[in-house]
Amino acid sequence: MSEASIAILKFHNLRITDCRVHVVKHFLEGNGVYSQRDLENKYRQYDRVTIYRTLNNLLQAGVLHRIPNESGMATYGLFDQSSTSKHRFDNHIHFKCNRCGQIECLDDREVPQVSVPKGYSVERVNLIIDGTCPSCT
Amino acid sequence: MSEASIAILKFHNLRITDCRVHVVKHFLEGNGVYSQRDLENKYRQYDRVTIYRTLNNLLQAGVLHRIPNESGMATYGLFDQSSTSKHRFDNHIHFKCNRCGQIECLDDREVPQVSVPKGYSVERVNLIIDGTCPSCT
DNA sequence: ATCTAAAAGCAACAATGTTGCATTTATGTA
DNA sequence: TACATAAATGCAACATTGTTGCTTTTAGAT
Repeated sequence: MSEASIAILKFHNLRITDCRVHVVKHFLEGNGVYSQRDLENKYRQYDRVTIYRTLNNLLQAGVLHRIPNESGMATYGLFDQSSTSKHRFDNHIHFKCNRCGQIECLDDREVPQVSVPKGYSVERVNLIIDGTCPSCT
Repeated sequence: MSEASIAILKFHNLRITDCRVHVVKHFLEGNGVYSQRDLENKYRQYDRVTIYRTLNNLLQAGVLHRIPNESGMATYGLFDQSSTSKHRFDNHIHFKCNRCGQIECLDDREVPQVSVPKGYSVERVNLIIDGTCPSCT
């Protein structure tokens, strides 16, 4: 799994450091969405600023994207690395379970066509679905 | 405009206080979406904790809803007061202009039907559209 | 006009976001 | 392999936001 992390980092011309490998690995291993806090708790060996900057770097490099959420805490998810579609950068569907709080990327789903009022142009569409996930049903 | 604010507060069995009237009025007058900071800046006569609690109260009463966003700062919008549909509580479309940063509620738009994988149940759908608004085109 | 529960204001603290700077480290090159 | 250097880390520090407790003030019922 470290192999994959390293490959991703190299692909994006990012230096291979412990923190980055761990963070990318964490996203690769779970299909989920994580906040800075999640990573701080998991990897206490790194300073929170380092994790903060690591997330920002990965964000800027296009490895991660930020998930819109209501809680007022930034959360991050991995871009679907397998997809080569241009649209992988544009459209996202996230599912948030109201019981366990877990957020998942539903990357295989197509974002439905959306109509907007005249004069508006659409660049990106984010869909956040609330409900109950299979494990909590 | 204060009339409308007061009517809304009464309808929700909330006491009529200066701060609440001002905050609701602010949301009524703009079609937009505001953060706590926006309101603090506008209404410096109120303590930020008062505004914080006012927003929470309005949220709980169902006057406002929180808008999912990527920035990591809670933002609020007014529920469409005219709609009586059950779905007004469930589905939202927001448009964020990448140039001016303004967020608008597109309450008149229907949220498209979304399909989720087997085992997931949908309670609410939030759609966040990024792009360019008419004034910035 | 009075009473009381609710709201506001204030202080305080936790969590998060963010920057500067000194130290350490990854990586290209000799 | 060793070296040089730009980049990343760790630490301190500070700003902003989220949150709670407590005292004072006030809206609204009587």
